[in-house]
Amino acid sequence: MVREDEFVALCRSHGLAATHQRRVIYATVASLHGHPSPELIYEKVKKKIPSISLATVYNNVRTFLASGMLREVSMHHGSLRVEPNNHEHHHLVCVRCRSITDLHAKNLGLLRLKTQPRGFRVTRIAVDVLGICAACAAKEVSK
Amino acid sequence: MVREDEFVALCRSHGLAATHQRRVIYATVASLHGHPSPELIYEKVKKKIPSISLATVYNNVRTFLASGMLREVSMHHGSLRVEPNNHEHHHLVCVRCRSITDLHAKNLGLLRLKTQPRGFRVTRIAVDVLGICAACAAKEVSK
DNA sequence: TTACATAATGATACAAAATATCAGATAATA
DNA sequence: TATTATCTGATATTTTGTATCATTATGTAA
Ligand SMILES: [Mn+2]
Ligand SMILES: [Mn+2]
Ligand SMILES: [Zn+2]
Ligand SMILES: [Zn+2]
Repeated sequence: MVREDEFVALCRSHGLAATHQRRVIYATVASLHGHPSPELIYEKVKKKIPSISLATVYNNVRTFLASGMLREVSMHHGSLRVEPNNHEHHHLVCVRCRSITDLHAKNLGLLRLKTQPRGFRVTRIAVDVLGICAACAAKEVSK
Repeated sequence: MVREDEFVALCRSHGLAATHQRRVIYATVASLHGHPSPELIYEKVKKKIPSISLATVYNNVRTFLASGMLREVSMHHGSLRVEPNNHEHHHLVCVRCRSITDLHAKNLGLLRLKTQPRGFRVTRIAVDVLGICAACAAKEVSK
């Protein structure tokens, strides 16, 4: 479990109030293996705080993501997107607006695995170049 | 627009019936730039077939994805997933069950862009090694 | 430490995205 | 053409996520 004073300092440094719910949510995420969904986190947190609301878990997961205290696995859109481009390519993904634009494969050096992962048959390697797109950068300057 | 006989042959080779709706949906996707959502495809297709149902668009987009006639942009789960692992790492992503497991960054050769994309401030490069996980491979053999 | 302003929580309503169901229509095959 | 399997479209339902708002807790400064 995350120490109380450490958690307070961490929240302070991110401009967040250090609430009991936040401490338990944060500690729960840190204790989990894999890549949990808010619903799974909610199930785990409920064992410590039975009265907690799913909305509070969502609110705080999003607050942690926005503040940088937690990261998200994928920066893609949440909903299904179809790929009409059949050429071999990768993507530029904006971490602010989640816009996705194509990037020719030749813009990246040769990709290869040093060791083959055991029990996993590799079919393709997809690269996301993450960052801030021009539109979002412009908005940032004008603020 | 995709030629009628070509489309029929394409469907035939994927074991699908060549319906009018499918032809229009497929041609619409091919005509679009970017990475459209089923809802956007639906809006475009409705101009050609006003009576079409959103469910039909969803059904056929998923049929195309399952058959390999179309690809999906991201093989990640549709819903939000949190990353508890703060170390620099990449992911093995199963294209069947969408399970995501961590892959140490050192298993990949140095990643770098040959040319910086104009107007895009790169912050990080995320790699998904796509393929079939052991569990899904086992299911495939037993079939 | 107390008082107060600000921010967070939890209950619930709402919305978006996706899937299930099924009667009737259409396509593949013979 | 007739038969069968598949597909379509209308609609209901589920899943995932967001908005609202009264109540409660936190941070700060007197
Ligand atoms: Mn693309
Ligand atoms: Mn990970
Ligand atoms: Zn952007
Ligand atoms: Zn799998």
